Amino acid sequence: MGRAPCCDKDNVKRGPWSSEEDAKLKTYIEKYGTGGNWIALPQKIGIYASLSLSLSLCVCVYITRVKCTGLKRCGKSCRLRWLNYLRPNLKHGGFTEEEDNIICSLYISIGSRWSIIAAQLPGRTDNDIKNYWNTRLKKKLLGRHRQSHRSGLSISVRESNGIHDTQNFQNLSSTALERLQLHMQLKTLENPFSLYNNPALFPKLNPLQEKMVQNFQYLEVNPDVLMQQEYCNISELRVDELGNSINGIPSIEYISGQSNTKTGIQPSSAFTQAELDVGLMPTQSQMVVDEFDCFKEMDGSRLYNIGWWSNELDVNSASSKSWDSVNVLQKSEEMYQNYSTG
DNA sequence: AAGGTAGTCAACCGCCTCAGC
DNA sequence: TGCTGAGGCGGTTGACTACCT
Repeated sequence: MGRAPCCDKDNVKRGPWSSEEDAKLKTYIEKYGTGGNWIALPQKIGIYASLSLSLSLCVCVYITRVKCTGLKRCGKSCRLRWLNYLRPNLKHGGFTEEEDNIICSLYISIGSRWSIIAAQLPGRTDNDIKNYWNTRLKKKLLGRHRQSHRSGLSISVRESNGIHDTQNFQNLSSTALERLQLHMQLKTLENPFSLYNNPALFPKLNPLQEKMVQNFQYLEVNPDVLMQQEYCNISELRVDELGNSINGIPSIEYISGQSNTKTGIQPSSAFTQAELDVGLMPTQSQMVVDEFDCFKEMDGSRLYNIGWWSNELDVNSASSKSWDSVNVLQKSEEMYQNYSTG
């Protein structure tokens, strides 16, 4: 015994809405509102139609024709049509970069809570966002990476996230896997060498590049070495053709080509063509970013808010009720802080 | 030109939550 | 406290279109 249907399915029309039906529903709701009862709405529209007929015998034929036939639609269908299509101030298509970022960020944070995500995007419906994600945004973000790592990613994700239990992994929903993949990509972008020990995810390097990455990892483990380095003239640091530091300290600038966020050391732009020809061009981080060039497509300015993107939340805490009354993005930030500090 | 395939999106389905009784 | 029904939600479907072979 299942639940009784909300309406008599044999006597309701299904499928695409006609412009007449749209007009009936829109006219009624704009005049009387929903009355707090969607299920009864089609009947109410029928009554309204009868009244309209008697009152408007001498009124325009079009209006009479539109109103006198009632609305043979399920209440749920009316609700959906109003919310997703007829409601004023709705936007259709043409998602902006900012909206893309918000959707991606929230999807990574809270998963497929489309109504919550839609609440952060005025004029957008959950259905619209869901369709946009499933048909475009997901492919934009995951498609290229899936192609390039189709064989090894699932294992890599498992290992990198400490998910060793096969059964548990298989039980992960597809959305959870997608979020894991996105999170992995973001981790890589924040620290390009974080996946170095994972051969399936890290690009193949030549011996020189291998050496440089190892140097970089050495610095990660021994930041005190880097602190001493701050008193050196960074522009004089160089590695030899095998990637060894000439003056005994690995050349961070040569490896990363970027400002080091811990020390504030700025990269030197004094590389010669010969140096670049030796092996590391473009820089490692650049290589990784280029591999995920979907991000370039997304924001044009590349990685401008990756930190904001990578909020990782406890999904269970994101019940629809708790998210409704607060600014979700702000909450994401707070929870990310908690997450970071353990 | 015709058939096949992929992409898009409106609409439906079924489950869950919650308020009212 | 349990039942009922409406609202709400996410997943899925199917019609339509565009593109490819």
